[in-house]
Amino acid sequence: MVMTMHPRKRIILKEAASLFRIKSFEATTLRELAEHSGIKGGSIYYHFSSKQEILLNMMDFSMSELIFTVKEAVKNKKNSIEKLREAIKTHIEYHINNLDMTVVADSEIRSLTEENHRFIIQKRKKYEKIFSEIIEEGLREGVFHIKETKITTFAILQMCTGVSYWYKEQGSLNVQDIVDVYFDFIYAGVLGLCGIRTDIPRLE
Amino acid sequence: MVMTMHPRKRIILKEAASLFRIKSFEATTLRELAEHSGIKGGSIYYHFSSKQEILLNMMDFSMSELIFTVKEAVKNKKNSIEKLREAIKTHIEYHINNLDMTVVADSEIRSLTEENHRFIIQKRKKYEKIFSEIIEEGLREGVFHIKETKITTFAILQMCTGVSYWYKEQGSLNVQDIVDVYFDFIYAGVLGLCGIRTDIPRLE
Amino acid sequence: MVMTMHPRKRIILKEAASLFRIKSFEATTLRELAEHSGIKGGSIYYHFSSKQEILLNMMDFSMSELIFTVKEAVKNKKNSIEKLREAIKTHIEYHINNLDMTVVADSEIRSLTEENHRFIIQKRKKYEKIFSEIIEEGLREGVFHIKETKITTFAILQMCTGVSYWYKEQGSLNVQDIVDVYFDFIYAGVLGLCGIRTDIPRLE
Amino acid sequence: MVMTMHPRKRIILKEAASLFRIKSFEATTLRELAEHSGIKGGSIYYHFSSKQEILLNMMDFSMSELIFTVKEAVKNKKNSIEKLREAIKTHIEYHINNLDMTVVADSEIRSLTEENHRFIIQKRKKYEKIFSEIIEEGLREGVFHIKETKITTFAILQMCTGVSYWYKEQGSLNVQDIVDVYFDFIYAGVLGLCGIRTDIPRLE
DNA sequence: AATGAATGAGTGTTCATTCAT
DNA sequence: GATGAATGAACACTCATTCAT
Repeated sequence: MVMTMHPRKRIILKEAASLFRIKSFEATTLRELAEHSGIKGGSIYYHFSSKQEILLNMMDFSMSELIFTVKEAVKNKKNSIEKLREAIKTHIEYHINNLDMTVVADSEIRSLTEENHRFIIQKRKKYEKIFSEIIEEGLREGVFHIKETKITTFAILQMCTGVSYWYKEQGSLNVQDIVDVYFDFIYAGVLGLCGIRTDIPRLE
Repeated sequence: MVMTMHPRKRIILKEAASLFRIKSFEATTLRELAEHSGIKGGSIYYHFSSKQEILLNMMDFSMSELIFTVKEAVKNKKNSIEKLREAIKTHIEYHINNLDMTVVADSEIRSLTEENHRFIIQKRKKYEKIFSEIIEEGLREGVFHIKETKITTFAILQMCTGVSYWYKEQGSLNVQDIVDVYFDFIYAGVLGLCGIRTDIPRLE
Repeated sequence: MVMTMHPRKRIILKEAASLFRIKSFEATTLRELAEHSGIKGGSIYYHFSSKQEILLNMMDFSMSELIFTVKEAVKNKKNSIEKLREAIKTHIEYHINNLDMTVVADSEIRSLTEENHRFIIQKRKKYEKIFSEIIEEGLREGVFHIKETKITTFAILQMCTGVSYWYKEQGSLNVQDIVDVYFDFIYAGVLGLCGIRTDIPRLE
Repeated sequence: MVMTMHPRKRIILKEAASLFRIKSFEATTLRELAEHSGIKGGSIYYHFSSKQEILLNMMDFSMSELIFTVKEAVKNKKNSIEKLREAIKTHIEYHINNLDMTVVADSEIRSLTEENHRFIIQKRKKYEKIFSEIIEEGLREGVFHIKETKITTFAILQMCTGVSYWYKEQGSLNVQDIVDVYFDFIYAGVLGLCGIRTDIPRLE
């Protein structure tokens, strides 16, 4: 995942992620972004053809990197449990290490033009597939017990992505702690109640 | 939760929820909202003093109703498991029955003015407390086994609220099915691996 | 100068004068005026056909009354000095007793439509004529000594009308005191230096 | 009183003075002002942050320049009569040479925001002080005879400022003539009747 | 006489974008 | 690579005015 990029372009992208996260894409003005990037409004257009392109660039980059990183992490694991653990760990770590970009990627999909929207949704589905395939593998192996793969994938990703919205660096938990809490929670969930023990009180 | 309101005001609020969800608060214009509401741009201001007030009104209403509804549902349940189930059920049902408002309430907090932001965050915390108290009750009863109440509450709410983002009416699952999937998943999570059985393969 | 008028109409006119004076005609809204008059915005139109008509009505009334009152006061005075004194006295008294209307009449001529503008300017000229005729009489009598009747009339009226801009009811001077100060000042002015004494030091 | 200013900014200020004088501040639209300035509506905001700022800028500039110019003119005069003459002369000349700005400065104080209002009123008081101090000097010297310094100052300034409202370039009098008429009038006024001669017929 | 609800034309202002320099 | 100055289309919002009730 090598990135060669004009340093100013990189700065703009970084500042854009920060501003878009805090104020939203719509509410961020190009002059504001320029000022944060150390240049004047019009100069942005030397590096990007439009505000939309900045958003697309950012989303594309972060999703590609996320897909690549998670795939790398999962590649050599031998069973579904280990794969799931690595995927969750990498997902959360990436989100915490890239709070700005990941929050924007999660919350500004609406702001993409139709064409860009299709393109990014495609990537997102590709990413979700990594997780749903792990779950399906666990089901085949007989170790996971859940009824709805797709919904469960959504649920897992939503709760893990959600970390970006409450995480504060000065909090008492470090990243590893957070990963543990989430994995334990999810692991129990995918193992499933029925598959675990029969004496658990069911309702009604 | 009775609401007496000028019918046109109600229409505006409903259309605003729909538009804000699809296009975002920022990207929705008042003329657009007016057109959807069957009046001309300026007439909105007979019913609301500003665009911001529409957003606030909507968020305030939906959060108040949600708090009220979940509290009512949980009130007479006798143990933490039943309470959690009812809370999850009611949360998901309310979100599915009010997709527009709940997505807006979840995604447009940034668009509130400082004062309104404080006000709504307050309400949100009040709502989260309902869930964290149930979890704490379960911990005291010795039936739940989790380490981080606060984070777990966030995780649960984020995944359940997430339903609003993927739910489609024409999907194969009805609301009850969805509630079951989510409850089973969460129930396993809060019971905790350690409390369930010891032969589950732990990693590392 | 009898005025029969619907009481509400009179109230509107009075409140309009007050608001127009404080905020200007342009900056005063009809809703505001209506509220001050104890009715709702649209109801103004039962009494007046437009905002402009309110302004015209007010100006017309105050100028007519002023012309009438000053003419009455001057009528039976036998010489130009007494006439001038009465005119100044009545002008200042009327302005102090009708601060709102007179300030508006003085400052909002620009806000009249072309036709109304012509109409009011006509009245104003008629009023100025009262003063310039007194001065001309004094010149003929040989008691006044000034070179420019027209300019002097303007100067006198501007300084006397100016009272409306600084007068405060709780001030230390009563109306009679103010009239004395102004009359003394103007009287000396119209008597003229040359006609008074020759030993006054002239410059250059 | 050197002013370095972007030429377009200077143009806007000049056109604004002209339009504000003719139509009032409130009734002048930014698009109108822009058109008169040779640019499009939005471009005004490159030079000024708001319409209000244009008004403030104009008033501040004209009052500062007036204060400076009158103070300069009066500085080296040796007695109160000469000082008063110079002050009146400079005031009238400045007003005639800057009709637009001075009329606006006189008539649009109401249109200033609270803070700006305070600021300009401060300056105005500073200007009035120049005149009242001259009068007080004349009183101490025993050459002026008036009872109310403050009111007399108001009266003098109001009549002199009033020139802006009736002055027309094509009139028969040149600036020097006008100054003479006003000075003679005011000079007689401040010398006072009592101090001049005793055989002047007093009333009542 | 008065009002609730609406209109439509306009207001100041914003902002992504352009482009000559 | 960057900027100063401008544009034009849009925006939230205002307000005199209308009119059925």
